[in-house]
Amino acid sequence: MFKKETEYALRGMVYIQLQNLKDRRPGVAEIAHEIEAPYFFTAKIFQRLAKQGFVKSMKGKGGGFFIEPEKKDLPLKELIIAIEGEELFIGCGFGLKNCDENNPCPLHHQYGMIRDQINKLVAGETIQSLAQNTLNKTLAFSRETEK
Amino acid sequence: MFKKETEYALRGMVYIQLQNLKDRRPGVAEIAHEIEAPYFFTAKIFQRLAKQGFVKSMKGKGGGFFIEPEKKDLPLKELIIAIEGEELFIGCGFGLKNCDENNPCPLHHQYGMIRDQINKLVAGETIQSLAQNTLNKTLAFSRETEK
DNA sequence: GTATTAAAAGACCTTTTTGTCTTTTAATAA
DNA sequence: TTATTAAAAGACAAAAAGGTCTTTTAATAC
Ligand code: FES
Ligand code: FES
Repeated sequence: MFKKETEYALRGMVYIQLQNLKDRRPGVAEIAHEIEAPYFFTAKIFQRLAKQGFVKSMKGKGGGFFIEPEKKDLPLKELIIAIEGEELFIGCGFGLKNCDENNPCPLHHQYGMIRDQINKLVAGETIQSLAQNTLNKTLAFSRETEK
Repeated sequence: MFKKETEYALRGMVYIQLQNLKDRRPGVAEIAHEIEAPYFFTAKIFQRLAKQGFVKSMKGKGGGFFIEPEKKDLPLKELIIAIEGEELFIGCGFGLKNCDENNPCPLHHQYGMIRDQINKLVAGETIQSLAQNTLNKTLAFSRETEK
């Protein structure tokens, strides 16, 4: 469904938020380890997210990443679009150049409903809501088992 | 949602089926043109699909591709899995190595419902059903407009 | 037979995605 | 100030996806 980069970003952001709730600021090494992502790739991804304002970072001893608490909740959709664009949310399931209600492809009706649900999911859930759910129900961030 | 290769394959297969219904056997040039896909790439894709038995082909004058009429309807899911694997149909939306009902990720509940719907769509619709729908309602195969 | 047509095979290339590594910058600790 | 820590910047590289082209094989037309 999502690109690897998006998946790492989602997992990482939720992890950062979770740690922030415990008054901690995880660094790249910790994040990468916890979400089971490659260290340098994780570093690059969060560099970009920091530049785009999705997270704040601090250099030096005690440094790391954090999400500004005064910011409003970040919908997954915003993050995903920033990383991989909005094709998934507006594109045609049959691969036509665009989805057109008035000139629908053979999949338009059925695919449209699924796309709507995807939109609803990523617009409704936020990094913060996922972190909160994780706290409440102790959900999984990584798997020990092989793929 | 799908890879380009999958999209071309879906569009091409439905186009072939549509032409077969008119007792025609389109060749690569015609298929590629009609579905707006690159000629050589289309050729390679249908070569593979022919080798895998999803279509039959004939060489030489009057040659081209056709779907054996005696075969039962081909669910989109079979075709898609043959091209890009089943990750989309069983994978974890959060990017964990696998989806595990008993150790769910923060997206499991919500994403699971969407994934189920995707499964239902591609298992229910077939190349033949899409072709028939296209005939009945004159649906779109290509777009004149730019992306 | 030969010419022509069209798919099969496979080499090759480009772009995007994914991942790695080194050097630089900025913060804190001593 | 100097040492240490950790992110920023950016070059580099491997793998996958997407795409192109030439040569070969097999069918039909003559
Ligand atoms: S036209 Fe294809 S999904 Fe709308
Ligand atoms: S565990 Fe993530 S979708 Fe099921």
